[in-house]
Amino acid sequence: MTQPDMPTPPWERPPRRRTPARVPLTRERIVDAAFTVLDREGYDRLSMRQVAAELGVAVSALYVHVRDKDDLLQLMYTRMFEGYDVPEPDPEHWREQVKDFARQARERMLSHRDLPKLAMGHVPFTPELLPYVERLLAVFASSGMPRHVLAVSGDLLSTYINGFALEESVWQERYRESQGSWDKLREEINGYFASLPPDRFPHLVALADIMMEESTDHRFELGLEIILRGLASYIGEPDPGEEREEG
Amino acid sequence: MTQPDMPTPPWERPPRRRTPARVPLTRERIVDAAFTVLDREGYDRLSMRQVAAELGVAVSALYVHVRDKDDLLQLMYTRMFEGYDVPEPDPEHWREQVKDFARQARERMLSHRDLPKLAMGHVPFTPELLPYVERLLAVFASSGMPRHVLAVSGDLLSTYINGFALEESVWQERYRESQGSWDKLREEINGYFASLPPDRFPHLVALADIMMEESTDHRFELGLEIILRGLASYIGEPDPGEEREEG
DNA sequence: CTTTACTATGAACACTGTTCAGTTTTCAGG
DNA sequence: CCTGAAAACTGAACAGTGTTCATAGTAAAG
Repeated sequence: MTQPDMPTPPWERPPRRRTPARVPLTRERIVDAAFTVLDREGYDRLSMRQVAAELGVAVSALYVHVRDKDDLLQLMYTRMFEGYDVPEPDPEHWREQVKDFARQARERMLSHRDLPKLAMGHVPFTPELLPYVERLLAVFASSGMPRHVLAVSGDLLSTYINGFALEESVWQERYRESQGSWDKLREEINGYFASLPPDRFPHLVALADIMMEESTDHRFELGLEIILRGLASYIGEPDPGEEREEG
Repeated sequence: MTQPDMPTPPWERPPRRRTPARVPLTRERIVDAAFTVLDREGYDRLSMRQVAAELGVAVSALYVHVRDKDDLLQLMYTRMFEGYDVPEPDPEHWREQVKDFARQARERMLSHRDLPKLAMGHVPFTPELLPYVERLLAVFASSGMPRHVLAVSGDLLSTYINGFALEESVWQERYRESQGSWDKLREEINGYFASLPPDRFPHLVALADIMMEESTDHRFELGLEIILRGLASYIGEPDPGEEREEG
């Protein structure tokens, strides 16, 4: 009678496999494949069948590991945050820290195709994501801003990053469709704005060149700075959510 | 011989119709029906077939008036802007004017189900929409802010409004699914945050009550004010996009 | 070797957007 | 009133979607 709880001795090799022990399907592998499909096909054409095909597997096999397509999208959303680097709060440099975080986030958003579309409508309140939110809040809090301002700061920032990245990815998609060069497309749009009747659209005409600048980095940085200035302006002021409690 | 160009005399009744001259399908009517379906079914279940059914018409009939589903969505997006009230620029009150515009926009975003989802990824650069953008820019410009700040202000504002409204509508959708009461859902989420280990999530725990306040109006107004303060801080400063041009 | 638990399959269902050969309706000209 | 042509609308079809389920296959346990 064999003793079931005995450890396997090291010289006893495991039973041979004829085929090289086909790699089992896991959530991780499914998410990997989903990202591959996303990059190749775009968000609108990301389908369970494409993911299954990418893995060389039947569609229904995915549903053993994943409840829904929504579930898969949620996993992708979570994956997108992995390994985020949120620094230890330092009251002296909170603004630079927030900016670094924002730059990092934008970079991630552009690291795969259509990521902002995927992120839209998801809230980072799953257990895996809360630590990141907490850390970011800690950085904001180290500035000494009032509680109610702190409570909106995270939202304000993530809203900005998502919105900005979404716009960027929309342009990228347009560019993909147009199959021309970046410069040509920009030239076209620039020309369109410039060709508007200046008496009816003076500001649009005057700002066309800035809005379609070669690099969007300036604009991102400027928007970031504007938000930070707004937030910083509350430091030292009474909390705007509790003004009625003072006599 | 009848004279074709003569006006029809008032006593001459138009030729009788057996059926009450069935109302012809128009783009307008299709968009109307689409909004009805949107409100009833939500964005994800808004389909051409549902719209056709709402009109009592075959699906293919829609394609006579509308190129694509995308085309229809674009029409809905445009409709959403109709009758917007952007005031005449008044340098004395530009901040209040911007706020009024933002409040109006948020109200619209919540006037139909899932509107923010629809708005995401569309850019208000169609000929019908440009006048509104121009007017909003005019209001911003009347403040005297530098050109480069002006160029991002519109984006910054619309990004904020869209993002905020999207979050609100996501909550509304969650609420719809949960089929409970608002207060119960809020209580649950509040409880969830409050139940987190305070040593690992001090800020989240401390801010839970504010983040889940009864009214989201405060938060919207506060975020708005933060952005406006940031923008206003540039008035009188040199243009941040042209700092290198000075000696 | 047999049993058991789990994983993967293929077919099916009810949808989706879109097209297209025909039919119907509308309306102007004779 | 009739005719003809243009426009509007229909029904069926195609390729694709998310999801489910009885069945077949595989791996480990007894």
